Amino acid sequence: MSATFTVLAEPSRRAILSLLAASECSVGDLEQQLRLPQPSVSKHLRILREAGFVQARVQAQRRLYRIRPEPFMEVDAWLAPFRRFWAPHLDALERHLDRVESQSRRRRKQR
Amino acid sequence: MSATFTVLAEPSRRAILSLLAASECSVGDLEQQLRLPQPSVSKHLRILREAGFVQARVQAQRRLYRIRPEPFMEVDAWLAPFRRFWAPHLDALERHLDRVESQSRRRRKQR
DNA sequence: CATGTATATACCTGTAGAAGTATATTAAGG
DNA sequence: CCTTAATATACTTCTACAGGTATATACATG
Repeated sequence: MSATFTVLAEPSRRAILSLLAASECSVGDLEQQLRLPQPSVSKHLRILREAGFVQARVQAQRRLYRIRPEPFMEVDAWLAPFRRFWAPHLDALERHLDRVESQSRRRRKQR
Repeated sequence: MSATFTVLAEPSRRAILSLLAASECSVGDLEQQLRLPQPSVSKHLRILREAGFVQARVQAQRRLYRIRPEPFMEVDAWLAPFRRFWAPHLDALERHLDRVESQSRRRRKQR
């Protein structure tokens, strides 16, 4: 878990993940789009790979990188206990909508 | 966003947040429960406070700390674009279970 | 097999930040 | 007021890690 957050603390790495969320990319693609030196991209990818965020497949001299879901799921699960600090607001909204909804349904029946 | 993740990368800070998720605590409470030196707790609380994760109210010599939702919501929002990488899997799992379910129902009918 | 292309790694340097210790601040209570 | 309790801050040291530069590895193609 510490490793997961440490990895995400780096802006270039989050940028890489953002691009990969849109589509599979080679190192060169990322290098171009992010305007980062190639060794930097490779080093970040290594860290992302070792933390399970991405996975590479080899295609000739290229390595095509793509997202792996596990660490994201971990973060999502970690957030769970804290959701009650803002979800209640949403719940209230949902209850409100349900109420409005069921009222309009009742009104329809009465017609 | 970088600050947010940097703050969460520290295990003691996540431990503090965990305790605060359960209930409002004083510095001393946290010190006891986590077995950390008091200056360490205070320093982590400062960092958490400055990043908006917690908020203190003064009660005599005590400071009672509690969770603030904003940075957690930020993390939750950041996760959004990546949810499609595992939500589909859950969907697939559900479809699978549905299929198994309806198959066993069909088999029961055939008997 | 020589050359170019794509990616990875090694090494060095600078810096942010965590732990530990000592000390300052603020309020309570006799 | 003086003392104790609760918390914050200052200062030092150590370490992890990011950036930069140079170099190695691996594959493709003439």
